[in-house]
Amino acid sequence: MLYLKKYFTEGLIQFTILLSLIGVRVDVDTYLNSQLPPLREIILGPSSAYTQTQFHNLRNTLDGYGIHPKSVDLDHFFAIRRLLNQVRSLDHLRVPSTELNAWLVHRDPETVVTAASQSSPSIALDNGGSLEDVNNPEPSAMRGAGSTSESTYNLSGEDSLGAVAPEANQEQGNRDNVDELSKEDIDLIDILWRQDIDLGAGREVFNYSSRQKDGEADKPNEANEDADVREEDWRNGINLQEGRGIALVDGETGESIPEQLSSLGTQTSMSLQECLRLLEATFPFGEESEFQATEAAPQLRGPAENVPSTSQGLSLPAPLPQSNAPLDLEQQWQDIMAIMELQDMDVNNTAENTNLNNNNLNNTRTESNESGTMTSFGIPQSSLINQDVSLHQASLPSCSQDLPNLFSSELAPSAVQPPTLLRLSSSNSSNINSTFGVTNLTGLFLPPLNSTNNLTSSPVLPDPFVSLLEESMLDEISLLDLAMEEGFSQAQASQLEDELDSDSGLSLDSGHSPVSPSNSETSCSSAASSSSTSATFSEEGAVGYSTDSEVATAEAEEGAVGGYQPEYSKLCRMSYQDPSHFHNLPQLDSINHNHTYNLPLASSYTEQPQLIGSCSKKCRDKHLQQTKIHSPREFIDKQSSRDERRARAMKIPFSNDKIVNLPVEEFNELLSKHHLSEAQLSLIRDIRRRGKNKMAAQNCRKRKLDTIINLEQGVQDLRRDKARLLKEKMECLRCIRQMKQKVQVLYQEVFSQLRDEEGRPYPASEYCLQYSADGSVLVTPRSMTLEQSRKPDKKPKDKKK
DNA sequence: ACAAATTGTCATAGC
DNA sequence: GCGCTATGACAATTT
Repeated sequence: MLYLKKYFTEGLIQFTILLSLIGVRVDVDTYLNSQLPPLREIILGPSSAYTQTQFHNLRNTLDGYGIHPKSVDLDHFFAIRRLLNQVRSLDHLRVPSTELNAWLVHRDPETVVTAASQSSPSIALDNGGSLEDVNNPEPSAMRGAGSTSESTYNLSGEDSLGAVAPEANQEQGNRDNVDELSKEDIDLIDILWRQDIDLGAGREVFNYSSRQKDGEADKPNEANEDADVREEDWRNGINLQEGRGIALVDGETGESIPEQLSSLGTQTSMSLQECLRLLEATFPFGEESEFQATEAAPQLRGPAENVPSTSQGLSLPAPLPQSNAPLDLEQQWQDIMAIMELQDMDVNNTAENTNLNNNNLNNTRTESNESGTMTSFGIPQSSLINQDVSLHQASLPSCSQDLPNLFSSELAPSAVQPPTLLRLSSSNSSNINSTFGVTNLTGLFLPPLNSTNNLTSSPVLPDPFVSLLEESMLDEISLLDLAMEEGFSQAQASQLEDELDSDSGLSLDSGHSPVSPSNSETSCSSAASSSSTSATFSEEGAVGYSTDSEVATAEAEEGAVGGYQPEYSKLCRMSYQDPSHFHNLPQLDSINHNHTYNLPLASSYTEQPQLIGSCSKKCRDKHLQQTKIHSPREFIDKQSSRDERRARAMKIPFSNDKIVNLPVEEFNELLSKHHLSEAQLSLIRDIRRRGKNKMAAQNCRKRKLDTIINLEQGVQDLRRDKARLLKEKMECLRCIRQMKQKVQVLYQEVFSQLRDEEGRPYPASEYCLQYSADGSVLVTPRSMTLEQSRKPDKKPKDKKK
């Protein structure tokens, strides 16, 4: 099981990295949940607190749009392709970045105006159409949308495929009657429908609607828990005819890949297709025949007959049989890596192809060059890729360097991954992808999503929003990055990602919060800030630490003082190694606690160290609690300290942090500025007293601990000294003993050689040798020894040796 | 459920 | 006298 898990996880990682290279927002969570429940269980475990939906909500809040959590993001890739094809169809027209950006905006059902105003007309209309499709299943509404979409199609050079777009839309509305149509009609409809999807109608929306329509069979499941729902979605995606509910393959395959094939030939979709095939081999879907993409595939396949489309890669029998998949995993990964390297080569060579279209590794260069000239739509791919690259450059390249270090030896395929190919896609996503260990899928794909949103939406949005997005994403990434830089192990990194995930999970609430996405500007900004993984930058409201936009807003409105702990708790572990990394997290200014007894006392009032200690236990606990907490308020309350709750209850207009940490002058000034009741003043002073005493107690305990530690160290030192001295003493005694033995030997030798005047030896019983102070040795009668000791000079016989 | 550890708070002393 | 810190003792909370 673990073996499988490892491979699956790695597979997802690799695949995500691969897709990130081509700018595709990959939502593996969705795959796991909606399409591969067994795999999800394999990877995450049956009881895993999998909060992937929070992911989506993070993303949703980031761009401020209510994307369905079960959205399959893979279609973005194909939407990108379609848009690129549109660009090509414009001949020499360079697509402004805003157009590509608007492509993502289309997902917001309620921001049509914004999208229309900020993007090219075609896209805007496209957006509107998609929105209509999504929200209004009625054919009339969809017809208008479809017509607009069709104009876009015409631009994109998909006329042959999309000429019947309105009908397709209509059919989409009446999908249930599709069985009555001929096979050809079905194919056409299917194609057009997929185009609609790419034009903006998120597949998840169709999933949802299909569930609403066709959910009779699935209704019981919908009432069940989340996992069941996801599993149902998966079933829908697989089984529903015409792929309305198909979450993974249908939409993108039917449309984009065939386009690529028709336009670019075999080179275009190969790498992606191969990757998908590999993915399929890794994650056998097992229900290939039910993928609707097979219906449209023959028609769309075109010249690249031998090169199946992406959908086919998934739907058709894979080159690697499913049964053999586990056995060939290594080879598959090698293939994937080869493909990725090919992409990298392409980028390095001509910087022209984001489509990852090389089937033959040996032909990489030539094909890429050809792709530069093979502009079926009249525009060199280099320009297209430039567009794409420029989009990706909207993200931050800050963490690119860390990538190589982040791969463990376990991830051999990724370890060989050249850094440059990561640059092709957004540096953020790639980096984050790379940073992920094998353990956490949720964390794995959050940053790519996030970054993708940022990439696509930021140019369209006003600057404040852009900055917010970038800031939030930056923070998240930087946190991960920092954690990596700090030498986090992979497990720690994954844990960190979990934390980030959980943060995104917090934003889940915001996603469902009353904050309407309709007022896109404000709500977007707030949502963006809130969804920034760990940072809710509402510092100005003296709150600054709520985990969710709604909460932040509410807190700010109340002037409440907030529960900083949720955020801190996520960050604490991350920051533990180096609190200085949090300089860019303004909300941390409100951190009050300092349980980091090992830190200098002087830093007690600085923001960073204070979040370090307090989170250790709480964070984990609260992280676990998140799933149980239903409302942001409840969450905040649970996270808040008593004083914070009291302050909120009393509507204290500033944070506990300020109350506690402000200097007396500023504190009094603050009090004077507000008209506070006596109860409020009393509470504030109590809060200040308790807060200061709390820190004092912490410092005291720290000192106490330090004292104990120092004493223990002293005791150890003394014991060490004692042992050393004892050893030296023993050594000396041993030396003395040896010297005595030597002296004794010499004595015997000398004494035995002594002779009196008559040549006779001295009897040892009567004479002995005696050493004088000047070094001379005397032969002394033993009877005189005592006397000689008193009068050593009287010895008659003197013999020197 | 319980014990141990941790953390918060109060009272008090001292600077 | 005020503000602050230090610290013992106890309570609350967490592990």
